[in-house]
Amino acid sequence: MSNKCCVNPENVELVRSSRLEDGVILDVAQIFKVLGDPTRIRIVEALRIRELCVGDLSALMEISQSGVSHQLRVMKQERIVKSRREGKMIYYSLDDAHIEALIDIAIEHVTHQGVRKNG
Amino acid sequence: MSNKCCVNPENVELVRSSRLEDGVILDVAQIFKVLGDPTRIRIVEALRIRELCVGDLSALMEISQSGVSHQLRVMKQERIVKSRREGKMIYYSLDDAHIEALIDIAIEHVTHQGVRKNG
DNA sequence: TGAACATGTGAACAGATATTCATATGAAAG
DNA sequence: CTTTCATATGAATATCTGTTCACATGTTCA
Repeated sequence: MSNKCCVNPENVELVRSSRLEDGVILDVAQIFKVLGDPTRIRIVEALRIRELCVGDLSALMEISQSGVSHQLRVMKQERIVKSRREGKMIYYSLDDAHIEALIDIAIEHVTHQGVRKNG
Repeated sequence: MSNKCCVNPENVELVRSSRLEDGVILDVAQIFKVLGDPTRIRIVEALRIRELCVGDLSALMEISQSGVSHQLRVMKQERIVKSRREGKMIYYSLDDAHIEALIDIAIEHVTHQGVRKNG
């Protein structure tokens, strides 16, 4: 993997010993991956204001109904959204307050309300 | 884009009028996209414990030095990490406290310390 | 039951991405 | 200056992903 390069074995050991479980790492990356798409962020932002059915979201996002449905399934698997049936329609809303917190912090970060570390 | 399907025009208008700027949406999605990869999450978690040089990270991640370097560049562009030269070596550390907050919330989410909304 | 409608699903494809290999850059020590 | 070492960069590639199209599912109402 690496031929020769600088390695400080003490640092490596220190960090290796205090590592998160692999499963948690994968799950965390997966959540961010699902949030890492403009369409899905738009969906979350929309659902923040109001629960909406698939057709509403399709009109708002300007992608096909099918596309919205695919995205919603992914987001449901990650417990980002939940659904509720009302007659023929299915209304989607946010499932977990963590998601709103994540997006708020990300907005702070990108709008440079930047809590810069160590100067 | 959509043939015929349920749309509630009032809802669509309500949501459309109170939307985030497109630029912010894209930037937010981009931050999450960069965090949405297990290797990069591992890098952040490592740098949380200690600043490290590229060789250390390469050893820890078990990917090539070149691979680490590529990832660090991406993360630097998003102000996730910063670097400091010391002789031949370049030490990387976290750049912005927002990132740690994001990961902490994501860990809470995936470990089901789940603040479920509306029951 | 059957027509109409809202949503879900699978295949397909264009475009993005993570990684490696080979090589370039740039600092440091002889 | 030359060599050595740590890191950066570019090309190449296998894999993944977002979207659409065509169709399936399941609910409502006549």
